[in-house]
Amino acid sequence: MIHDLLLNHINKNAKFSKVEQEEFCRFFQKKAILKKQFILEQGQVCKFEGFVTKGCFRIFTIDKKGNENTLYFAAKDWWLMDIDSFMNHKPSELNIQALEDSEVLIITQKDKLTLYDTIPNAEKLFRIMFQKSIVAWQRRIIRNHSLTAKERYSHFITNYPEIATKLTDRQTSSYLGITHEFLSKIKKQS
Amino acid sequence: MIHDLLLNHINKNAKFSKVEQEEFCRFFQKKAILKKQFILEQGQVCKFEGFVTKGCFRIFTIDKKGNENTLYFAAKDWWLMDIDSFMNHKPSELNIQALEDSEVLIITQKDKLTLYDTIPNAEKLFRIMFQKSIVAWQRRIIRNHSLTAKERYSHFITNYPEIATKLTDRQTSSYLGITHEFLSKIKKQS
DNA sequence: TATTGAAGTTGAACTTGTTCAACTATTTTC
DNA sequence: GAAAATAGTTGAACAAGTTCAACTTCAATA
Repeated sequence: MIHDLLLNHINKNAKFSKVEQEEFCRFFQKKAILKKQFILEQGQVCKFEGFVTKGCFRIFTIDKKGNENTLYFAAKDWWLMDIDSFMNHKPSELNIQALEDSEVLIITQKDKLTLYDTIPNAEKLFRIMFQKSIVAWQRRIIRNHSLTAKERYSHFITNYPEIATKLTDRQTSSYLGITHEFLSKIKKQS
Repeated sequence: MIHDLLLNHINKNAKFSKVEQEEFCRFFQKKAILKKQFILEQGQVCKFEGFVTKGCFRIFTIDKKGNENTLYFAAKDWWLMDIDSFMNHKPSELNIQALEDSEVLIITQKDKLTLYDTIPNAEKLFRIMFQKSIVAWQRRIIRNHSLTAKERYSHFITNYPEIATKLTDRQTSSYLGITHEFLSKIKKQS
């Protein structure tokens, strides 16, 4: 079943009845994205939410100075979207690009609202998922402030080994908030 | 009415009936916190959520090197809690301290769960609030990576002027992720 | 297979931010 | 109102991280 991963993910965070599970899944359509393709580009309005079932994505912005800044990587079991753009129908500041041939379960903006109406439990599911997400963002801020670049690099490769191995050093450095030259020097040290 | 601010806040994010509004508010008790008092200390389990109605708080951790790291400041209309500790009943990594004599509307952990059961709309309310929160955290990460300390300082004082004026430079610098000596030098420059 | 282009490496000079220490306000507290 | 603690300032030496440029390695493609 193409929805197995999604179901598994839901059941970790909420208690859906069989009927609810089926209804929930019916909203999501499989979509294949080839390596290097963008599923969202800066300036576009984000009209979907996606759940990654295969492959890996990079979510990043390009700032005024032209530097790429990676917000996060989304491998299997992660969600993809620009919440702000999706929520407020405004142009996205984020790019979402496949790092390898990937598959995503997509729900449209319109269906997402319907989903909340037809499956009240979905509110709880996403409320809980968002809570967890906030905790992760807070921790990242603290790490950025209290750890050196080298310590952040170690943390990243030990905590996300599957993702880290898929990345070029340039991608990793744009996530850590350092230049790729400096990452190269860090790696040489250790 | 002591719940006016809270009601106002709810109505910005959700559509509650009059009955729901009253039920919602009944869960929240007013609590006064004097300047410098802690409403949560690192190591304790966070057994409440609070909505600030007066004053200002600082939410921070102390890292292994002994440095204070401010996650955020919560003035009137902001929420206070350690989500992770509250959600998973584990010791908090955060301290929450009043910067001046303050007042908070408190809901206990137990009541929060009851609230979600008795007012299904509350799930939607908090789901939406958490979404907004995630956007704010993501933006902060990007600012930390793409702006210099001076630019972050300017951004902070122009976007949160009411809060910024209540702070000592040490508190501001621990939010910006720099030393207070360097903040002093930044301020002299401009 | 040759060619192009992108990714990684290295060094030197530079900038940003830290550390420590000494000093000067400014608050708290008794 | 004096004493003590806390907050802010400044400078000099230092460390962390950047920039730029030149070079190497690897992968993609004609």
